[in-house]
Amino acid sequence: MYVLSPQEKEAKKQLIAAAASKLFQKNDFNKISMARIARESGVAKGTLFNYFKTKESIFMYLLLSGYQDYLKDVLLRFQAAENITTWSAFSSFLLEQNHLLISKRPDLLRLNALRGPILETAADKEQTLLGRKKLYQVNHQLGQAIAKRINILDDKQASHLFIIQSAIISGLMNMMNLDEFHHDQLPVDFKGFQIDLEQEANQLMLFYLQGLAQKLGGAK
Amino acid sequence: MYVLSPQEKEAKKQLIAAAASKLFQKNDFNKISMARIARESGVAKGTLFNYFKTKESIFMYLLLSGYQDYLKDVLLRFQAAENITTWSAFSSFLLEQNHLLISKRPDLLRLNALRGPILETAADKEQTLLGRKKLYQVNHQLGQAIAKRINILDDKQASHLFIIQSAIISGLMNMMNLDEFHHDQLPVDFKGFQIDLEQEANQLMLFYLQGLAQKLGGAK
Amino acid sequence: MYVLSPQEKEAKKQLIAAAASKLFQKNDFNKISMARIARESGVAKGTLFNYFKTKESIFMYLLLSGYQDYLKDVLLRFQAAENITTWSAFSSFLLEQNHLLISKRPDLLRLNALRGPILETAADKEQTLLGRKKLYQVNHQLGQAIAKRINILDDKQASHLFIIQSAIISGLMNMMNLDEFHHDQLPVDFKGFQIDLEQEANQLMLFYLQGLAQKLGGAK
Amino acid sequence: MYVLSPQEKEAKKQLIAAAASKLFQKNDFNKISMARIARESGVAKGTLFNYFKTKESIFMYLLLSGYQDYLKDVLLRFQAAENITTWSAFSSFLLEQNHLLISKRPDLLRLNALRGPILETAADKEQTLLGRKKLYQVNHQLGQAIAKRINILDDKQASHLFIIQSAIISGLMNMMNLDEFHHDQLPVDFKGFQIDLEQEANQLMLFYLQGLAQKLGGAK
DNA sequence: AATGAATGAGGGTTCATTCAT
DNA sequence: CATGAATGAACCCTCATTCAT
Repeated sequence: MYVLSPQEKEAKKQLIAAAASKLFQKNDFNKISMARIARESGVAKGTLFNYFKTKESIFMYLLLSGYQDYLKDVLLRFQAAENITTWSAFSSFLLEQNHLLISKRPDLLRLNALRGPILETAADKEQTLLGRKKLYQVNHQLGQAIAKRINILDDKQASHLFIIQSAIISGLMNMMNLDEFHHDQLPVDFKGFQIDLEQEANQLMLFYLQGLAQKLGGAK
Repeated sequence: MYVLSPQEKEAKKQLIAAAASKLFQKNDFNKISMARIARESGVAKGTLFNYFKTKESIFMYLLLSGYQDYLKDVLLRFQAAENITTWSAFSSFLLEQNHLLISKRPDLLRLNALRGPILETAADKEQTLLGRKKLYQVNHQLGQAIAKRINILDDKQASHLFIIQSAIISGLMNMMNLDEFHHDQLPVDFKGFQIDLEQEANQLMLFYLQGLAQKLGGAK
Repeated sequence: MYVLSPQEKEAKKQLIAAAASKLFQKNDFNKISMARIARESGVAKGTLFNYFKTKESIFMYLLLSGYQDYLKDVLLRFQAAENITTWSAFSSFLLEQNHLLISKRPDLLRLNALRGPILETAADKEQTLLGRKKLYQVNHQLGQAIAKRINILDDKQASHLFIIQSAIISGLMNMMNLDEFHHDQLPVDFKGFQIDLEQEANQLMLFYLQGLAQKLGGAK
Repeated sequence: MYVLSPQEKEAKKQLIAAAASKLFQKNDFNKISMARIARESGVAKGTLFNYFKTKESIFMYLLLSGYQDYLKDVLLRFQAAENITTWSAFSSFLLEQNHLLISKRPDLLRLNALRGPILETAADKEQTLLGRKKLYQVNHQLGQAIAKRINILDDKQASHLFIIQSAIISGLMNMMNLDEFHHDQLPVDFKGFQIDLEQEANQLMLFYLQGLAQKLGGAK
């Protein structure tokens, strides 16, 4: 135990990341201190830095590995749903993924918004690039699986759909809650600013898919 | 000078905001200190706090007033283009606005991503609500002007388009530059992550407009 | 008082420096924390950084301003001792300064040893250069005053004597206390390592002055 | 290999010391971490502490064993130069040693300055005393060898010369590079602060030897 | 004897904010 | 109303050292 195997090391990394993730469910990035992550994960503060170079690295890791997990899940679900072969069935499938992403992984979407302006300024470059590479691979793999069944799409186009999906949802999140202020509901007005995230995301995605189908040449 | 007129006060507020805005062109939020804003605007640090309650308030102000300016400009341009009466012409008009927003006001989109997770946690609530109210009004006014000419849309729907526009662009920005790392171009791979922001935004907007038109019942 | 005059600012800088100096009498550099300097000087920790960029800057300032003070004192004493005109009288004068430097300003000699390896790695460059310039000037001024009365020396040579003086004493200090260990007297042996600093410094200085006089051509 | 012979242990100690020494050629004490020494020497961090109680102990060891080596070399060179019997020849010999010390072992002089203020505060007392005792012996041995040939000196006086030598050079080093700042050459001025270490050391040593000779009664 | 993961005190430093003038 | 000196909590992070294996 005093010379940890790579698996054990990975497990501890996950442990720390999980603690950070848990805290991120209910707190803003700035409110989460390394001390608190240490406490939450049950390790010493210094230990954190044996596994992640900076605070930002932890959250970047959360983002990238979280997205990998999400895409892997999508792939599994796609492979399980063998009957999805038509564009229309595929569209429905994608909208279901919208639902899952929004309801199960809102943290990814919040991290997404922080990536450029906050995380990337201090995250470990090497780790980030490795994470992106893996993410890229999973994304590509998913694209291939889809392209194999949905004729109208090639693998690149299929992969790209998930970039667009994230953009749509993450962008709508950026525009949300203009009828609130830091979790306080505002008294009146601002109804025009209200957004039902999922419904809006579905509509936008649907229109996008329709437009794309038409552009790509054909089918319904 | 010991009792400033409202105009003078407003002018100084703008002065400070302008300095912050200028710094934000080239720096991340976290890298901009109040001291630097004071230096840039030529006032003392303490003076900043006579005009803005917190640092976040400055940037929230930048976001809200910037969006107002943008929407007012859109309104002016729409009013100037009297020939826009068809859905198709209107669609083109909106895509032009995409271009302008992306090329002239990228700061607004970056601020957008910070709004929820960073700015709102510490911004002046009163000022923010006032700003939003004004923004709401401009947005509504714009919607009305559009609805008057574009039959298919009512004013709410027209106003809403600009929420969607920002969501689209801001969301795509969140997904951008995955082929870079903090302004450094990455050597290889990651091409699948590349996004041409404007082209992508235009396509997404276009598909959305097409879908919307179809849904709303009619034309082109 | 809320806009401090340069004199007042300088006074506060001195206040902080004095606190650091006092702590340095009895503690090693590494054992003196900024928190302690703050406590000792009665200001907040943050205030320290309004006056000195880094911890090392404080001690560099101590060294440079301390040496200035020392050289100014030497100058005053030299000017007061109008009867010093011969080389022999001047030699005695210099040996007296040895005594004063060793007994009154051992801190300068300890700081001297830290300058290169510790202080210079993190001291404020601008402040350091300014301090050196002033020191240079005082040193030069002293050299001029001496050269005017002691024919055998020109001003450069006279100035240089004080560099040599410091080198001698500071070097001997480096070799001292080999019969102790961190302030504990060692039981036996090591007598050959014993150094009576002042006596040794005087002897070395004296031999140097004799040699120099001979070399410069004459007297004694 | 689970019970190391004294030779093996000594070898590993040397290995570690050599790594530290190598790092010290190019880095300041504070910049050298135990982790780096471990990496450089190819052993684990924990192993370092099997051979040295503290970081400071390593560098203290470097200093003391380095000086021993130096003095042993001096002794060898003196024994090899059988023709050195006159004071004048001996003076020349000592100046040659100046050159060698300065050019080959600047690390010893830098460590010298750190000894009191940094190393001694945390070095292993036992090891340090042992090292000093050995050093003392070598120093004494050297003194004896010299005294045997140079009539004017007794062994104590001869030994003492090397203390003075180190004091001179180490003190001059403390005063050096005032025309630089942390390895950056300064633009102008400060020429009066320039020191040619070797030339200055030779002069000071020479004058000292002359003075000593005169004092001891005669020759030259 | 060797390892290297874990420790955690302590470090220096930053910076938004306050408030006496 | 403007100033900028003072604040001090909070920050992230380093690193020598320990010790279970």
